[in-house]
Amino acid sequence: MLRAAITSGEMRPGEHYSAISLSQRLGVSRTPVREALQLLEKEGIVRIEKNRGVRVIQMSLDEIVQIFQIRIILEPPAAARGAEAATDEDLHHIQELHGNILEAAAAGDGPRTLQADKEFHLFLLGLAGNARLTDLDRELRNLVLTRGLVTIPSTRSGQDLADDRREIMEALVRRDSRAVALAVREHVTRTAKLLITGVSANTPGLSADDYLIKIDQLSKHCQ
Amino acid sequence: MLRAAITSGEMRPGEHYSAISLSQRLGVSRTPVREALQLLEKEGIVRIEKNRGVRVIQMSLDEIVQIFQIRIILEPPAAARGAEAATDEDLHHIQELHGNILEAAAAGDGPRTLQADKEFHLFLLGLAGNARLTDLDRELRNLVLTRGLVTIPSTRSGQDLADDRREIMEALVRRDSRAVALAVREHVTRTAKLLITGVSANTPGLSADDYLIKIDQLSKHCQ
DNA sequence: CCCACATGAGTAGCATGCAACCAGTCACAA
DNA sequence: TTGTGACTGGTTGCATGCTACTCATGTGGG
Repeated sequence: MLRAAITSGEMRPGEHYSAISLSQRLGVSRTPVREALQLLEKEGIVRIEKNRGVRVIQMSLDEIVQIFQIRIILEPPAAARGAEAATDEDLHHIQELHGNILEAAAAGDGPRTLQADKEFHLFLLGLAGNARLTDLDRELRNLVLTRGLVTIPSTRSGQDLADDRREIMEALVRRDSRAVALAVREHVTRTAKLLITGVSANTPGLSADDYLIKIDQLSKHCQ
Repeated sequence: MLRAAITSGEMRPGEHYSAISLSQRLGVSRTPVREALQLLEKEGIVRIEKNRGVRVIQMSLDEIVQIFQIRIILEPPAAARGAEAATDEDLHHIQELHGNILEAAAAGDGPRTLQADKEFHLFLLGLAGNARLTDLDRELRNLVLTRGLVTIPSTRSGQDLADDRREIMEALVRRDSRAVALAVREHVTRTAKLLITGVSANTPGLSADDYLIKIDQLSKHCQ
C-alpha cells in the first residue's frame, strides 16, 4: 500500500508529491491513490494542499509529545484492566510474546524488536476487551513510527526498557493490576523521553527540556 | 455534507444504501460520495460491503461502552490540565459557554443544548494544549451522536448533568485541577450510564446491568 | 530598475465510462 | 421434490476526460 511507501522512508517528509506521479509510480490510476491519500490525511500522516500536491507531514516534537501524552493516559488503565481479565492462557501467551522481544533484542534486530514490542503491548491492551481503544493505540504507535525517527535505542536505554517490561510481566503474573498500571506508565513515559531527547539531539538549536516537561504535565493528573 | 445526512437521522441504521442513489440524492457524482463514505468508514460510522452497498452501522451497546470507557479515561486529566493552563480570559469565555448551555436548556431546545455542551467540553479540553486529544474526543462524541440515540434527557437527569457542570465550573474558577478532574469524570460517567439505561430500555430483552458494570471496570484503574 | 499584470504549466476535484464481482432468482434436470 | 446451474440486476472499484483553481514565471509599462 501507499502507507508502506511513506513508512519505509521512500517518501521523505516535507517533500511535495502529486497524485499523478504517485499513481504512475504505483502503476494504478489517480483515483485510488487520491482516496488512499485522503485516508492518510485523516490519520494525520499527510497533508493535502489544494491544487498544490501532497506533503508528507514532518512530525514536530510537539505532535510527538501530544501522541505520547495520550498514550500515557490510555495505556496504564487499559493494561491494568487487561491484567484483571487475563486468563492463564493469556498470561502464557504474553510470556511468549515477551520472550520474542528478548530474543529479537538479543539478536540485535532493531525492527523486529520494535515489532515484537508492539505485539506485546497491543495484546496486553486487547485483554481489556475494548477493541476501539486497542485500535486507537495501534494508530498512535504507527504515527510515531511513520517518521523515520525510530531512534535505535542505545544498549543502555534498551536495557532500561527491557527492565520495564520485566516489571510489567512480574506484576502481570502476580495479578497486581495497580503495579501493572504503574509499570506500563513508567515504560511509556521512558519511551517518550528517550524519543524526545533523541530527536532534539539530532535537531540543533532545539532544547528537549520544554518538551520533556510537557510529558508529565498531563499524566500527573491521572492519579 | 454526508455526515449530516446520517447524523440527522435521514439515513436509518442497519439500512442498505448505494453510492449511486446517494449521489443522485445529493446532486453530485459517485466519486465524492464514495470518498466521503470511505472516511466515514474509517470513523466507524458506516460499513462498506463489497459490491453490496453501504450500511449505517447500528451501534451496539458494547461499542457505546467502549467509547465512553475511552472518554472517561481521557477527559478528566485533560480537563485538569486545562484548568491549570487556563488564562482569566479563558475562564471568562468558558463561563459564557456555560451560560449558553443553561440558556438552551431553559428554552427546552434539546439539540442546541447538546451542541452547547459539546462546545463547553471541547473548549475546556482544548486548554490542555493537545490538539490531537481534542480532535479525538470530538470524534468520539460524534460517534455516539451519530446514532439517533440522542435520548432526550429527562428533566430529572438533565438537572443532574447541569449540577455536574456547575461543579466543574466552580472547581475551574477555584483553579482546583483535582476537583475538575473528579467532576468531569463524574459528569461523563453519568452521561454514559444515562445513555446505556436509555438504550437498553428501548431494546427489549437487554439488561443494562452488564454494561453499566463495564463502565467502571476500566476507569477505576485511573486512580 | 521595479512593479503590476497577464499567461502558462501543473494540480486537485468531479463526472462518467467500464469491468469485475456478488447475491438472489429462475429454470431445468435428476 | 430437490439440487444444481446459469442468468440477471445491481453494486463497488478503477480508469480517464474535463473544469476550475493556484502558483510561478515572464513581459510590458511606469
